[in-house]
Amino acid sequence: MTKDKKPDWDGCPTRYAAGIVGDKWCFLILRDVLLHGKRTYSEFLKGPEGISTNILANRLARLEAADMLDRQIDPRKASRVCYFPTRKARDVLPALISIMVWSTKYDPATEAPASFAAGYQADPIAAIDWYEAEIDRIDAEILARFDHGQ
Amino acid sequence: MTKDKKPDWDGCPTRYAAGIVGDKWCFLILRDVLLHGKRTYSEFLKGPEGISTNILANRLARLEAADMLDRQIDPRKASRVCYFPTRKARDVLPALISIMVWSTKYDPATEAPASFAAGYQADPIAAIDWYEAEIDRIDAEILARFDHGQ
DNA sequence: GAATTTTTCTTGCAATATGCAAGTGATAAA
DNA sequence: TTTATCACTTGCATATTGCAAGAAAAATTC
Repeated sequence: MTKDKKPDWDGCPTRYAAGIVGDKWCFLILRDVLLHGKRTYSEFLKGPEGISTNILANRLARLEAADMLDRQIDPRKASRVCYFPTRKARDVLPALISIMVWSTKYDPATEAPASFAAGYQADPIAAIDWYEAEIDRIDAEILARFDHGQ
Repeated sequence: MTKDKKPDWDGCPTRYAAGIVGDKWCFLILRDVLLHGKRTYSEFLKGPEGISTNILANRLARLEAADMLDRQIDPRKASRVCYFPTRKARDVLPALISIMVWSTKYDPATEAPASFAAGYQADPIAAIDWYEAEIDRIDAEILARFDHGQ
């Protein structure tokens, strides 16, 4: 970016993001899928925020349509559906972690340990990589079960 | 952050952030105040998204209550009200810019020039500082008018 | 192999939130 | 003194949400 002139394009990237993550429930589902290893309808439903079933179904469909979640049926157990985060969803990790660091600074009731923000600030890239690796691990484990049963 | 153990706290920072910025309109008002130099009710109202007046009033009050906006009446012209971004609001800049960079990558219709993401990635701190300086400049200008008339 | 359970949703309905248009009150300008 | 501006409020039709119940398709248990 140039250092002495204000960019004159009209804020559309914010609007695009608002359309996808600018919704409380989508935001929390993304947290669950990116940070808490959740992949199934019933796991999302069990979250502490108590999303209702119709809203959950609606938001999962919306996130799938936005290419944030990849819906796959377990070939070994057709009643089980898994929602995997896409590359596009994974790529919100930096922004997600960044806003979480902000929350730990301003929420007096934060449950996040100080080490969370400190670790991120010390080495942001390593922190993101760590979460990505977790996602890889979880998805690989599920896909392995898909392939050679149980 | 430790590199080999998953943090076990329960995602509250995401929920805190969702409560404040996890709303389309709050998100866009924050964009306007942090990135577009808007400070007054009528400026927010004129935005291209067409927020309705009751919703705008509601969200401004919500953001003020969340300590994101500082509402001040122009002492020289009592019919004019200014909403200034607080330090807390300014501190969402890194996350806001980060999600905007994400949008430029995934929105095929993005209006942001490639230089935006490139500039941020080359030197994130300088980019944030540039926006902070703009905010300082705008607010100083308004406050100066507050003091010596006109 | 019949009955129960699990899992992923769908439907109906009351409550809440939103969008739109019009109105209000307090300045400020003409 | 009249008109205009600015920051909201109010009323009402429509849309979205939350809650509870249901339903279809497996999968498991007996």
